[in-house]
Amino acid sequence: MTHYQLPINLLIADDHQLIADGLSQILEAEKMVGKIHIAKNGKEAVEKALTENIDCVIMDINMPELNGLEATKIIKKEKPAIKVVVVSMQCDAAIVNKMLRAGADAFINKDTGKSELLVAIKKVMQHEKYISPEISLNLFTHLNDRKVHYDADNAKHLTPRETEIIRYIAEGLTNHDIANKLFLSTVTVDTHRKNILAKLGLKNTASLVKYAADNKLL
Amino acid sequence: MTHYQLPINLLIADDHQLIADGLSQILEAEKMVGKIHIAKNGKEAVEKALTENIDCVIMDINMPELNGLEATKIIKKEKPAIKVVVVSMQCDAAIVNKMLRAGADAFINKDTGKSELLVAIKKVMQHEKYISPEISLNLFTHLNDRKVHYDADNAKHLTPRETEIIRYIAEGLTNHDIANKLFLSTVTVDTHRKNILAKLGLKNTASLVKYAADNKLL
DNA sequence: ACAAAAATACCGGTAATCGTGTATTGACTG
DNA sequence: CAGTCAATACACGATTACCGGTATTTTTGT
Repeated sequence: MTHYQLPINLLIADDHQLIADGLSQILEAEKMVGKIHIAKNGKEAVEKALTENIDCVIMDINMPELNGLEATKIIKKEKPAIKVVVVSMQCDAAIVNKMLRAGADAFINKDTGKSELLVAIKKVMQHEKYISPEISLNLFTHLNDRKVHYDADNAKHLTPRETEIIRYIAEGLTNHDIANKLFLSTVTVDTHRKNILAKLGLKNTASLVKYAADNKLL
Repeated sequence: MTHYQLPINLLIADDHQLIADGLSQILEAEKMVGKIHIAKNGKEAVEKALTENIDCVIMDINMPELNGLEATKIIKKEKPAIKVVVVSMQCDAAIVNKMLRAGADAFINKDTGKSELLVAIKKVMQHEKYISPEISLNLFTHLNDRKVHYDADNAKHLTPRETEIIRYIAEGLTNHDIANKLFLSTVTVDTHRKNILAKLGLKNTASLVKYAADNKLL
């Protein structure tokens, strides 16, 4: 079942000594874990990741010298085989996204149990990604809440036809293009566009597309 | 622990008889489940949800007459207390988002086990939301893939000045406005704009703003 | 059935952008 | 030190969007 080599050599990157030690203690009790290195900032993490024999990095985000995001980018660029498990207190959509884009393989919350950490490590060593369910649920429900607000405030008073036309505008179609596509007159499309601008208090196509993007109408 | 009333009366909305029956079979074996109603399209689902005594709807998305999205909106508008568990084959970000915005309480994949369904029902009856981990993971990793491509392919070769100008464009400023703000000639701003369009293979301001929004340049 | 909202369509004029070029300057790079 | 890139600036015709109206026909909601 386990396709990865044992033992797993780890690097714990966290500026808080206590946390690093705690994680270390938890992990060294596991028989699948080999050597455990510790780095107390991002710079040190990069150095050790590139010189020592490391399979997987347990990465904090907020660190002096070089933060977890930048450290992850560098490590993944230089040695893509090294897996990165992010352990963070913040877990809003923006940071999760950034870390994943930086190449992180797993993202778990600092206040979840140790079993979560072990699951994450196992998953990434099998070349799978992992995000703890608590985090993803939070992200989605919060995302959802925000959307409801947007809808209530703004998007609501746009008609379906207007929304449809916004989408085409955002794709770069001109009034004329849209008219052909929807079998309308160009002046009709232009009227819709004008109505939308008036309703939303905007002045031109550019700001309209930005509005649409911000309000996830696309 | 369980704050919800037992038994739970269910409504299964799915146009495929076999699937509806299968779900019904699974669920009626559970002691927490009371009466099980079946609807074979969205319209029927809405009717039964509003007339029968239903606590929770197991909702398919693709259905004739009225799809699961619209049906959910109506049910949630009329009777917000009724919980909606979406069981779908598609689970891309767009549809999950839409369903949640429509008021759905849970979203699970059709090919996950029955335990997943039971967990989801329990969660929603406790007024919690639920998204199966498989789905949220998929969403994030896919999101991730796409972003990496964007970065590598395009956004990289825009100059700082060009990025700066894109931002102003997206805010709705005209060439003239931007020129004043940056102490440039309007033709210079226009040149930048045209260069950006050429670089990115876009044809007008609208598509440019959309590109910027998609690539988080704003 | 009736009012309100949405979707359709037009006019005339002004302002902005698009397309296709050219050109100069400074900074960085092999 | 030649070459590339970024930033600046301009010309000119063609196309498109913006502004401020007006007006008819479907839909929709009550």
